Amino acid sequence: MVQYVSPPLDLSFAALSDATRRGIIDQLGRGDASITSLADKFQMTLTGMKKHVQVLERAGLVVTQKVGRVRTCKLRKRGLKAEAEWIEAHRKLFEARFEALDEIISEMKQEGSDESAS
Amino acid sequence: MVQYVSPPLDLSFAALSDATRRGIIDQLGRGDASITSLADKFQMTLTGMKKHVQVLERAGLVVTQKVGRVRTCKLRKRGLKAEAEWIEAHRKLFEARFEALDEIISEMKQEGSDESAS
DNA sequence: TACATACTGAACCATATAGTTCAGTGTCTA
DNA sequence: TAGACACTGAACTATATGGTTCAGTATGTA
Repeated sequence: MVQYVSPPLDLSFAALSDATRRGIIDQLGRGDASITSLADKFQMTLTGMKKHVQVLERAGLVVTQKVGRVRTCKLRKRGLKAEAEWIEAHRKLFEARFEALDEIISEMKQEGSDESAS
Repeated sequence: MVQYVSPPLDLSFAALSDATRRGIIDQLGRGDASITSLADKFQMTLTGMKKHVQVLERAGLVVTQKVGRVRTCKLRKRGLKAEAEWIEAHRKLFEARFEALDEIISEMKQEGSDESAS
């Protein structure tokens, strides 16, 4: 039996880095949708929307199925699982590496005169 | 007082979409590091590494500070917080939209003859 | 059968990304 | 002070991305 392997995090994080695609996910959370209805909702050409959906599909976040002339898009189960796991595992590191005074000082500098520039 | 506003998710998800940058985060989780040491570790030119660090910095995941001739990079507190929140909020949707039979069928089709192609 | 609908694919464009090399600048250290 | 070290910036390359238009193909409907 073929086991579906989660696409690399590269693809899913890249998919999530676009606000339109995050919006598509929101939308699909409210119900499955065709390419056309998504294109209308996001004021984009069909072709443009199809590309976004393909990106989400390759990233393993969305599945589509064509019935007749309509391709219906829906969220894929286990979508975001690997991503959530990576992030949760690493958030601990972020918190752990924190040293209060240092951080406050370096952030103040960053916000102010931007000492981080050369 | 200046409030640091979390950079848009676009920037942080894009930053996380590169395996080298996720590796840098892993590395910084083990301890702060200079650009040179990271460049060595990832077998990359200094200039190349500097660019990756800049991407992480603009995404609000890393802070850097230059002391003398050495720029030290460290994980930024609250890094990944907004990202984790977005993902957790949406995972619920993914699970909720799941309908067992449909999903199994469409995934089997996807894995097999790839019905999703035109 | 004829027309409309829903998608598909090729081609193009502008911009961004991931990397490089090379030529600096500024900071230690002997 | 001379040389090494750590970075910085400009410029260049190849490829990817986000969008478009235009010309199809396949399907549903009057």
